[in-house]
Amino acid sequence: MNAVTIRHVLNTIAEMFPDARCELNHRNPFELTIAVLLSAQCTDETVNKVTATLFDKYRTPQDYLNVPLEELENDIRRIGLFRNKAANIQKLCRLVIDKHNGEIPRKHEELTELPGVGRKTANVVVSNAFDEPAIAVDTHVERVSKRLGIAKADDSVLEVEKKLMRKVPRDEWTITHHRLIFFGRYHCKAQNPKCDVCPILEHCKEGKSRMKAALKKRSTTK
DNA sequence: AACTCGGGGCA
DNA sequence: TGCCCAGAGTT
Repeated sequence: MNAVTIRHVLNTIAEMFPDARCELNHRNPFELTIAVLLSAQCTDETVNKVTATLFDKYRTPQDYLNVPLEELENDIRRIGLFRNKAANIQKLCRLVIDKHNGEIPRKHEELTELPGVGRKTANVVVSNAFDEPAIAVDTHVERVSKRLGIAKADDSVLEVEKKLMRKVPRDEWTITHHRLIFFGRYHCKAQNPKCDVCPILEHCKEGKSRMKAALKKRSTTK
């Protein structure tokens, strides 16, 4: 896909989701980091239900260390992978207090040293809390990029990120990340993507083949 | 590269 | 019921 086509595709997606943004509830970098860590493999909606009360009880890194692990587990029990996440949160808080003076670090390398914080989480934190341009590649961004042909099907997550960064102006990385996520979550879904009403179908290799397959199936079953 | 963690959402 | 999901860590 050439540069002009990518520009057109991204502009169209931008028109489809003009309000795309981070949907996690948070008031500061620390709360955002906790929220993103909790969001692995579950929706932001679920995370927000939990953090709505969680962030009243736990306001500082020390607050998370002042309770037994079992209590923290119980407080986030409605979220998947809660045992891993609870343990990671306490280790993370210990590290933030001991090595970073109680503040979430701003540097990407320091963020990924925190337990439970990988490349994707770190990118979300630097872009949403510290205004540093980043494209966090989650399942939505990866799937959409590969379907559209911006990345290849067998590209690693890191390769997808590199290609997006190369093909999108730096000052649009963060907003593009959010737009691709909305596009993937509400339109170009993993199951039953809305190819039949997709405004960029003509630029989508997988979408066109999907439509062709659907058409063939309809004619044979008739 | 494959596996595990895991409750919630959705068909 | 069964399947997948705004991932990260380990093997």
